[in-house]
Amino acid sequence: MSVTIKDIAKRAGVSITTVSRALNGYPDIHPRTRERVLRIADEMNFRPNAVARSLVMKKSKTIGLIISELTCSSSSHHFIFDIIRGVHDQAVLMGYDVILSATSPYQQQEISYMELCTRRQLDGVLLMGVRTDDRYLQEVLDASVPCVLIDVPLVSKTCGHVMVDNVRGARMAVQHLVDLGHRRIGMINGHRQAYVSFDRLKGYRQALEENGLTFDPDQVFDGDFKEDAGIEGVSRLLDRFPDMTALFCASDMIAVGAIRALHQWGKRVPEDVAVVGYDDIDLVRYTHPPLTTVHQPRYQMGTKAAELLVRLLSGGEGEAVVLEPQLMVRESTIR
Amino acid sequence: MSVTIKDIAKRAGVSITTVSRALNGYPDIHPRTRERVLRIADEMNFRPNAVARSLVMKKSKTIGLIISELTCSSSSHHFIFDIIRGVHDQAVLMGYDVILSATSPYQQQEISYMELCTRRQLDGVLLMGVRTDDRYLQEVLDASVPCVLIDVPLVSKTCGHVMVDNVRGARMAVQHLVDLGHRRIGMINGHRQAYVSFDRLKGYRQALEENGLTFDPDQVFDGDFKEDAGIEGVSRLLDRFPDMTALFCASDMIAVGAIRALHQWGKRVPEDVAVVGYDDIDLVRYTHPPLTTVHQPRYQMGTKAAELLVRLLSGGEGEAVVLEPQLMVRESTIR
DNA sequence: TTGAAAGCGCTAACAC
DNA sequence: GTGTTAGCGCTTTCAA
Repeated sequence: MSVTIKDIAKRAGVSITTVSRALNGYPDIHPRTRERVLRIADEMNFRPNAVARSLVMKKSKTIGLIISELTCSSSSHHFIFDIIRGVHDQAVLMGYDVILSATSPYQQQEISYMELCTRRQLDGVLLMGVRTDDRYLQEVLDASVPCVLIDVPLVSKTCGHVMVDNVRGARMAVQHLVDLGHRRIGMINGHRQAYVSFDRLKGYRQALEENGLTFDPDQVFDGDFKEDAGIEGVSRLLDRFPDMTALFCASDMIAVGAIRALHQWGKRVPEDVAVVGYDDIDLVRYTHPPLTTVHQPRYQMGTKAAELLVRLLSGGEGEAVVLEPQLMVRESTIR
Repeated sequence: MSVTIKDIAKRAGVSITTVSRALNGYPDIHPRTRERVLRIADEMNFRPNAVARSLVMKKSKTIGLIISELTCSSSSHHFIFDIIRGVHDQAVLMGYDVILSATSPYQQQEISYMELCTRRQLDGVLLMGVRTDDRYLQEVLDASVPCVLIDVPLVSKTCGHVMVDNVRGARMAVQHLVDLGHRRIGMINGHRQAYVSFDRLKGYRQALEENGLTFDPDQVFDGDFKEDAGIEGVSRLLDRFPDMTALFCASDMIAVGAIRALHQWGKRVPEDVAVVGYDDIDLVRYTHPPLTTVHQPRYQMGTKAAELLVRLLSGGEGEAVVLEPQLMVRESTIR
């Protein structure tokens, strides 16, 4: 058995209330008493029982990090892991523990997020990887559990979000291509159920128009965020526009696939076709050629999300935190 | 307020004891009563409060996944994330939740694992990334909290481990090189504080000796698991052994660095020097050339670890779970 | 088959 | 300043 405040009370010759007060730093207690209690607690190697405290406080000092099924697929590993680290580090810094949850393709059972929340008394949740058509999204919003979304631009009384400025990121990427003299720039986008796809398309279009180029929907191929989309996209776009000299991809994995396909078509990168990716996952520094891409501050997304959630927990209102992307120029656009 | 068994009891006109019995499927209750209680609970959308249950049961149905600082560095992302997924999925399947913990370089505070355990009433912990000289390792073993280590071969009453057969993996790698006709095979190892380094070196040596080649310590460079070690290792080894035609690296990141360095030395891979890595992280399929490496079943390591831990929790004894590595032959050894 | 009562470790009125 | 008391939501003897 581990030591409880009762044990301390007995040893110190005071009531458990006094012990509680000393431990929690309340002011209405004699300094000498507090000191003694604290010393004894330390001597007895006392560890407060968070479970008991949660029960009475109705707060668990725990947040749920819910990773939606989709995000678990190949390409996003890198991405997610950094965010997880950010969330964890910041949460711990602020006195919260993190419970991991995921809607896995392996478990058939459809556990609702809310179920987890009430069962574990989670103070709030962090959602990442949800698609616009995710049925749980509404559920989370309805139940007024404080919640922070990553890459889903929703704001309400109890819900905020963190995202990187995707319009801006896409514009930077495309502007870079335009600056290099490209006029016929294709795009391979992620699936339509991701909010980020929408914004990246918007940024692509804006950049074109800002530079007096016409936006042509046919120059955009809608796929998903995986490698195969890059392969298919290249073949479709090159079929329609043999004169395409540059390609903007909504993810690095798309770009990797695209480069592979371009090589198969006998095109050199960047000499014949320049390619820009999105995300700046680790592996793009090792591809051939190394990929020019839009960096997202992943770790920071995590810390900011945790921060925002805790702010929400202390009564703050939902807000949007938008971080800045950064263009990383490598050899897939310029030698 | 959410609904409690008290609410159900009132509505059903029975005592809370009866409700508890019905909910937990005890036999000593009238079928009709049970049915009614269950129906009412369902109607009221009852969710048992895990916190309250934990308090009285002194079991939290929660396990801690503790990731040691070291592992957070670059190269291991890929690695860890899959393990986390495996642990999570299997844990949930068995009715446990997972709390994330990490000794981060960012937080100065030295929280002990045990502190987390007692505070959160964790039923058991899973440790990954600990080095042989980790001071907490002993702490965990002393406190008899059921514990499963990943890649640290310790077994005790309350502690087991999961690892991939590193001796075998290294032997496969080196045997592959020998089979290709290589006689002068160098090795770049990870740091000495990782158990796996020890075993991989052992496997390297065994393979050499099994093939009548002499083991020469000078042919082994001790670095760490990162890219730079590969760069430095190549220059050291090539200095000493200009006739080296093959290189076995204890991690993929080492191999990536090694290939980079080899190119700088004007060596072609694999024509002049063949390179084998270890881990099979995602990016090695995109390096130039794609890397031959030893695959570790990461997701499975996670599921097996969670399984073992739960077995330990139900009174099982510590045991060693050893998984099989697999050689992935790509173009860095054979064209 | 069911219920009353105690208690898990802690906090928080409220009295003294 | 300090102690008494009640109670968080649940499980579990023990009696009935």
